[in-house]
Amino acid sequence: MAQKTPAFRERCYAILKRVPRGKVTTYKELARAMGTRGCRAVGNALHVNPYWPKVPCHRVVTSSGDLGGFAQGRRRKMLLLTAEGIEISPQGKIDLKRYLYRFPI
DNA sequence: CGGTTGACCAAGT
DNA sequence: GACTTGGCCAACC
Repeated sequence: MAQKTPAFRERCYAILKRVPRGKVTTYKELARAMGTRGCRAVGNALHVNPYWPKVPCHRVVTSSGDLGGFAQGRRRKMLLLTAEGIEISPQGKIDLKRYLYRFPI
């Protein structure tokens, strides 16, 4: 089934694939790299497309360092991030100062 | 085409 | 740090 607007989604995936293992990115930075400011649209695109493990959606977190949401459950996300070498606080928060990756403008 | 929702963000209180 | 308001973009009704 063809998607209506693959441009937005495919762009999102392309950027997301650029993120190196052991690092995370935020919806805002992701949207910014896409050339848009709709951080919500980014999350929406990922939620609608539970591609797995084609797209490392688990590497996308909120700017607050929280895991945000996850179509497969936050529990799964935490495990995956930990498996990549990312440490998560007992509160389920990630240290963006350490693991946040920024895309080249 | 208008209104609502959503894996959000920033600023103000 | 928590809550409220406004903003942003895309998808759905």
